[in-house]
Amino acid sequence: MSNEPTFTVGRTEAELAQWLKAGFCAAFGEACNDLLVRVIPATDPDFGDFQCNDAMALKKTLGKAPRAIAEAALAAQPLPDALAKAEVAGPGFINLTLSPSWLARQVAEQAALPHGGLPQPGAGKTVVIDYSSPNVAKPMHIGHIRSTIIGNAIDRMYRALGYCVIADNHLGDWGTQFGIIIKGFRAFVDPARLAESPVEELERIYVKSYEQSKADPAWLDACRQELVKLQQGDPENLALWKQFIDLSLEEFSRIYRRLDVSFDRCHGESHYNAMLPGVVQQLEAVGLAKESDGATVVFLEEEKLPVCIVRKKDGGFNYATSDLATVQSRVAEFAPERIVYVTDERQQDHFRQFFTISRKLGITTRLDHVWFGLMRLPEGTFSTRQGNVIKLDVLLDEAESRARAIIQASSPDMPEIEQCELARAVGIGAVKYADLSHDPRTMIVFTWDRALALDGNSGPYLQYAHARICSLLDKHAAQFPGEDFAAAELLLSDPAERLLALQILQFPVAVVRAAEAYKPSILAEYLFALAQAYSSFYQRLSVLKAEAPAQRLSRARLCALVAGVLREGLGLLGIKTPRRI
RNA sequence: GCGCCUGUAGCUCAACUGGACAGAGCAUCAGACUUCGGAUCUGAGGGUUGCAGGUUCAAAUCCUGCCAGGCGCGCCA
Repeated sequence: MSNEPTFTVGRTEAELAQWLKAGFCAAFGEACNDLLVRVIPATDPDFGDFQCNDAMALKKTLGKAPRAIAEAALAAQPLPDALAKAEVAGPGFINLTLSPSWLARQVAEQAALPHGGLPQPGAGKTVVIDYSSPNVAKPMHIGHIRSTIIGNAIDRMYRALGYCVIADNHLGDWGTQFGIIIKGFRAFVDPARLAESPVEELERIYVKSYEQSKADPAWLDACRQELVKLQQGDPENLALWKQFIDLSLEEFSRIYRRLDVSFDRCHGESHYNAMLPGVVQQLEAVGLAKESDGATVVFLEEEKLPVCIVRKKDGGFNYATSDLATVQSRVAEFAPERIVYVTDERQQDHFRQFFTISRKLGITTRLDHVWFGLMRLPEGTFSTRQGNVIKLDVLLDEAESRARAIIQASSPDMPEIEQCELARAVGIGAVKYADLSHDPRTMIVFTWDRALALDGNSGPYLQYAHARICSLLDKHAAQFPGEDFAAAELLLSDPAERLLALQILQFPVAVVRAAEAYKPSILAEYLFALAQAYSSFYQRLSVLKAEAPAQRLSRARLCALVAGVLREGLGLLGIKTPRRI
């Protein structure tokens, strides 16, 4: 992944950094012209609201003590309205404390902007995101959940940042496995099972035929012939193949609906099939592809990458060829600013090869591979052969029923239809959050209790905080009819109120950082911290029973702002925020 | 054998890309006024950041060497 360090800062940080930079320049002149001044949230509330560590880095270039540098930079100009305090601490940290009124104004300004104040760096840009991409004729299992959920969160974040996103589900709908399935289908299909659970039946057929092909060379040969017939456009095989795709898509879309995931297009590998010979010709024409052991390959020794086969000995093509055709097609059709691929970690070499060859073919579009760690069981990897694969719909069923049990216990009066709907929002939210709250690269060891956690750092914890605010605001409307806090002045005298305001201000920063790094976990962690700050605030301070009306209005507005950020942020993670849970 | 990745509290993970005493959740223990919703909150215990060197004002983070694990290495995607 070509992740050049980009330093994203919020509006507040940018403003403070600009002021500090002016101070450095005033104190030390041209030596600081190229200095990158970064302001980040304080690591400890005791230090202030924000901090800058860059004075210490100047020790060498200026040849002075870091503390003296920091002090001189601060002394060079008067304190701006924004700051109540600016002081030097430790070896040369600059600690900044905002003035409460200025902080309140920043929060109000951000709240007035659409989407919680997210910047729009993607305006006018297109990005193609390739994710989920299950194989046709195999049921979706928990091995597919990470690409789908992580990819979808990235998709939503980029849209929110103004990008035109093309979410493309690059289905595995072509390849050698279809010869095996077609041959197996003719021999083994059980119509009753096919009607009952089509994709499961196709997988059973595949496994059976695959095993037979290993034991019986004649069978293997027959499978190959079916594949050749399919590739040559034989009507019967084509019809079967099409049927497998339709049956699979029907089942996939049921799961996507449950997960609230949707794509702009679903062009599988087969869609690019006609381009493959041309890609190889092109590679040969520019001298990249050579013949080796009967196959056509691209050597990438300079890049220290393994050989990449673009055409097999038998004339068939590999997925490297297919991906090259796909990238050319996407570039021609969308002229995207970048293309993002979300797959598991095993494909890193493949993407390095394929990106390298793309560049040699003149593709200049930024190509990023977002990889995630494999999902495994405590006892080892999932495998169809061992029969320990957990199907995606089974997982989702379990998630919903666990949520349902708790809802039934806490809200027995709720109508059943509403209970079901809620159980889905909470159960699916728990599953998504369990995944998205981790750095994608960490390997996940699956256990039911972890995947479906409903307390602590979990999806439902965030949903609960949101629902509690909704309930509080409903009560406010009932107790103080006609009272409007939408434009109330924010009074931030209590540390808990101040912390909430600062947290709200961090929302755009969290989203931009999460999107740039392709780590929804950054956003998830931010939302959890916000919900925690809110829960503490809620515990400590009264809203409806606040001493003065002005305080009540201020706190009610603060609550509404938090709810808004939670709604917006969880929405970007694909997690629903019911008014009641 | 080569390449990529990982190693942080009993467990699951953070640490804003080199910054201040390494932070959360779970589990354990002790608490929370007449509940603005207890799926909550407050607090306590728990750490030689795999090991050994090095780089510098500063290292979980960068470099070197080990140790342990995961994944990948020419016709599967």
